[in-house]
Amino acid sequence: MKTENTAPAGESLNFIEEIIEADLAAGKYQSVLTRFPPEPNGYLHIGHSKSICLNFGLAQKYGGKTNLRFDDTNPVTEDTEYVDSILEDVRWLGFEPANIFFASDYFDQLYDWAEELIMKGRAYVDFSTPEEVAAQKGTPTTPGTPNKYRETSPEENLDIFRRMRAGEFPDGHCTLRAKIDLASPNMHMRDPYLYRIKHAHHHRTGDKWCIYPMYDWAHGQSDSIENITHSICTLEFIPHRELYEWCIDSLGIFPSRQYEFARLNLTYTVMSKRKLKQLVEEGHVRAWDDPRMPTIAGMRRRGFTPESMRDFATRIGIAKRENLIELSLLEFCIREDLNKRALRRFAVLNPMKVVITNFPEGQTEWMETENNPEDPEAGKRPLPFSRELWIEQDDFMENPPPKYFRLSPGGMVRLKSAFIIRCDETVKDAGGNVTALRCTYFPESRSGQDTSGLKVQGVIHWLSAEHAKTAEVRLYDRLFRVEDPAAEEDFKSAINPDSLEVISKAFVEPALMEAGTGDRFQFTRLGYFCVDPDSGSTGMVFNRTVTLKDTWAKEQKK
RNA sequence: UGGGCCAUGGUGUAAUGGUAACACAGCAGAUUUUGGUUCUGUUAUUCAGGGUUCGAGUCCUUGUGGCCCAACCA
Repeated sequence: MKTENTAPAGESLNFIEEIIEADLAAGKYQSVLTRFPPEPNGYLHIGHSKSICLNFGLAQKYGGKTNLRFDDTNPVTEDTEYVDSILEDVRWLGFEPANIFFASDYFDQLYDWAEELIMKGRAYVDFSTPEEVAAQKGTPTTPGTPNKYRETSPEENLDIFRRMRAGEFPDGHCTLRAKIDLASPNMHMRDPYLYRIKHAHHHRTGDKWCIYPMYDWAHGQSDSIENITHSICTLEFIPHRELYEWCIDSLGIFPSRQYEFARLNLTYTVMSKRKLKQLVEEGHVRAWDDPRMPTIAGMRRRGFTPESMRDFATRIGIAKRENLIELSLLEFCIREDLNKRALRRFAVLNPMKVVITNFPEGQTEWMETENNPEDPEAGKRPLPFSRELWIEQDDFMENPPPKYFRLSPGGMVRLKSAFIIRCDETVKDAGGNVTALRCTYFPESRSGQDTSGLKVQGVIHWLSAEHAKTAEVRLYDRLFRVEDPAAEEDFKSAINPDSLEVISKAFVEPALMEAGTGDRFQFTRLGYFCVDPDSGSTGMVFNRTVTLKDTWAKEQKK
C-alpha cells in the first residue's frame, strides 16, 4: 500500500488547451468550436486520427462542438469514395460531427468575396504563365517584381473575372491573384493565387463552376463562416497563417484563428497520403484498408480498437516539436486494451503431431479452460482431449538451449488446462526431420486436480487433432525495414518483403468457426487476432493484430 | 546566404523563476497452468557559451543544430 502523499498536481495542459482556457477566461468566446477539415482525396491515417482526437477532444473537454468539413476545392483529385470512407472512419473512432459541411457549400459566398476584393483593388487577374509568375515572385532572399496586370483597374478586373467564371477561357489561361506584397519575406504573401480555371466536374457542385478557389482563399473564410474559434492545423501551415488572417481582415468577417501543432510520425511507417496512395496503386499492398497500412481503415481491419487509438492519441501528446513515435507505444496501447477484453482461444499455427501412447484410441476426455483470466465474468469453455494432438513446432526442440522450458526428448511439459506429458520418442522422416512426437501422459496430473507431484516449468497450448478445424491466418510485420522510410532516397526500396506471411492451413478451436467479422481474440501464447472480412464459405480468415510480448524470443536473440 | 517554427533520458510528453517528473522502450527480480498479465526495483534527460537572479529547463543575449516556405495541391 502506498502512503506517499503527493501534492494534488494541477492537470497539465497542452499549449492549445492553454490558449483556449486563456481565451475563455478573457471572455473572447462563449464556447469552443473546432473543425476537422480533410480533403477527400485519400483515406484517413493514424496521423489524421491524432488530429481528430485533438479537435473533437478539445470540444468535448470545453463543452463545445466540432464540425467535419470536407476541403473539396480541387475537383480533379477528389472523390465521393473518399468522402464516405472519411465519415465512416471518424464515426468508428467514436466521434459524431456537430455538422457535416463542404468547402464547396461556400463557393457562392467565396466568389462574392472575391468580387468584393477586386473592387477594393486588392485582387487582379493575371495572364502570366506559371513560370512567369514564379520568376516574378523572386526568391526568399530577393523581392519579386510586379507585372503589368497588377495595375489593371478594378472595373476591368471584375469584367475579366466574371468572364473567367462564365467559362470564356480555357484551363490555365489566367488566374485571380491577391494584391499584397511582392517584397514580403513570407513567400505566401507575394500575391498568392486565389482562383484558377479548371473545367472539371466537381463531386458535389457538378459542372456549375469552371473556376475553383485555392486553399488559402477557401479555408479561413470557411472557418469564419462556421464561426470556428480555434482552427487547428499542422506545422507546415504556419507560413499560411499571415495570409489566413489577411483574408479574414480584408473582408472584415468573424476572426477565426489558426494554431499549429506537430504532425504524427511513426517509426517503420510512412504517413503521407501521396506515399500511401502510391503503395496502393502500385500494388505493394492490397488496398487502402490492407491491414499493414497505417490508415484507419487498415488498422480497423488489422484489429485495432477505437479505444486503443484514442488512448494512443492522448499518450503521444500535442506539441510543436517534430517527433517520431516508436511503434512499440502503439503496440502497447492495443495490447493493454485487448488483454482485458479479448477472449482466449487455442490455435496452432505451425503444427507438430503428438501421439499420447497411453491414451486410448477413439476416446475423448473433456477439459475446461478459462475464456479470459483477466475477466472471471468471461466464464469457461470445454476443450476436447484425445490421443492425437497438435502442438506448435516452436514448442519442441530436439537439442534445446539452456532455460528452454518447453518439450524436448525425455522432457516434460504441461498441456495448458490438461495434463503433463513426457516426450518418449521422436518420429523422423527420411531427411531426419522430426515429424511427430510419441508421448506419455500422466492421468493424475489433470489440471485443477493434480496429485501427480510432478513439477514442470513449461506450459504449452495444444489442440485435439480429431476436433481441430482449419483456418487461414495472416501474419503481419512492419511494412518497412527502416525506422524512417520517408527519409530514404526512395522509400519503396525500404519496403519489408516479409510484411505478410499467410498460413493457409492453421488449426483452431471449433468454437472459432462461429466468430463474426471483426471479432477479436487472443490466441493463447501467440497474440491477438481478429476475423477478416474475407472469411466466408471457403473458410475463416484471421489477421494477427499484434503478437504477445515475447521475452523468450528476446532472450534468444541475445 | 530572406523569413518562420523548434530544441528536456533511447522515444514522447510534463515541470508556467524554487527538489527535473510521467509513460513507452531497456535492464534486473518476484508472481504466474499464457516465457502473457500483474508487481517491485533500476539505468538514463534540460543543445552550447555568456548574462540577469539568493535561485534558471524556464527570463535576456550570442551561437549551433533540425524542420518548414518560392504548386494554377491541401
